[in-house]
Amino acid sequence: MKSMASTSEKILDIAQSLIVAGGYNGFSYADISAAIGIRKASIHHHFPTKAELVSALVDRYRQQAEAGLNYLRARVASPAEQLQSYLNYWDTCIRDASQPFCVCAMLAGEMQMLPDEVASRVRAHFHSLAAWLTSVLSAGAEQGLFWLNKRPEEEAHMLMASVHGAMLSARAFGDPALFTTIATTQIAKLTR
Amino acid sequence: MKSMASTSEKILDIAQSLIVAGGYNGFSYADISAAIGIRKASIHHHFPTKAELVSALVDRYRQQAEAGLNYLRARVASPAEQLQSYLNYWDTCIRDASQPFCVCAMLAGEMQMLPDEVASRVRAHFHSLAAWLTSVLSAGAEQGLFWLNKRPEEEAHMLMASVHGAMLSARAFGDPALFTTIATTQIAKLTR
DNA sequence: TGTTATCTACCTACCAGTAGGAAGGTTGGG
DNA sequence: CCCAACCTTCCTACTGGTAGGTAGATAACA
Repeated sequence: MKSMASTSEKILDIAQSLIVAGGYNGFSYADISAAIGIRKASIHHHFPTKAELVSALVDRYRQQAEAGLNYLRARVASPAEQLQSYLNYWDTCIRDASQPFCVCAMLAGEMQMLPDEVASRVRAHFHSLAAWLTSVLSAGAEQGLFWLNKRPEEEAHMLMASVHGAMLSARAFGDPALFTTIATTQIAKLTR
Repeated sequence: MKSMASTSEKILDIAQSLIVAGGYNGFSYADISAAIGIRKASIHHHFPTKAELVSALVDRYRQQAEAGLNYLRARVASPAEQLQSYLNYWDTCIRDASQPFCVCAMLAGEMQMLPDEVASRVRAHFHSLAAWLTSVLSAGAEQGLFWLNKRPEEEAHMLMASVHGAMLSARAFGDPALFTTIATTQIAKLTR
């Protein structure tokens, strides 16, 4: 029994896919309304304002991401495999077009005009992702799995930039394979 | 005597800065109207539709970029310095906030909902930037200035992703220094 | 009986785009 | 040289449609 999602979760699902496609200004309550067969006013019942809707959406996304990443760090043997799993996750998302972009990366591009409550949440996700990557890289370096040229924090920022930039390139060129190439090369450079 | 720009160029200037801030759906003719003190209808006289306006804007941007990059390739001594100049350009733009993002990178994120005429132009810019980086990297490799682990095209794509991702990170974290760090580290890895 | 979820109906503000005209300069013919 | 046709630019005024958001009734459910 899948698809037993509550209405508010269905709203967030649709909104997230719409944001991934077109950003904060790229969707409307009417779009969500049409997509899940509910009136606009009913969406306002669940999320009174657009800023609240997107804030809730980013909160949920961030919580899912943190849970997933912490699961990897706790349950997957080596830092190398943890990193590989993270990159594989996005590679799959991009290849099957299920979620071809990180919703926070999308929103980060629009930072300057986001409501403050949304912008601060997006920033928080970037911080927690950077922290996770830093911890994985430094653990891997201690175990002799990664060779870092710079401090782990800096390498984490480089890696994060590569991943988000690779998403952008895959989209710009219309070629998911571009993400794969960049991701695997990134791993190769760390494990050389 | 600066500021002798024609009205249509003023329109494109404002539109570009608005797109850099908020994307394709993040600005309106009314915004431009307010910014340069002209009526909305007058903007429609110069650019009948929004798609035409943004197409013209991307054409102009692409032409300027290509001219600048080809100038570097022709007039700057070494490929290492050419690459450095390219990165310095963006570093300056981001630090002084004059143009803290590539307009085509911004639009690339919204590819899926851009008018076709705009999307194809954005894609074209990505292709020409990739080609320039490829030629610079392979020239540098031939001269023994760069050490490439992969084919020049792949290294160019990696570099491009890093640059765009670094722009995004600088914006997300609200810290221009992040771009600087990533850019200089990127250079260091190539010249090691 | 509340409470929650949804509905119809509506509001105001804004969107991209159009119609038609006024001002000013440019061009060409007598 | 003058006048008239023309062109470009900008204007006021408007259109149909959509944006986010609200009020209040109804239905389902606890």
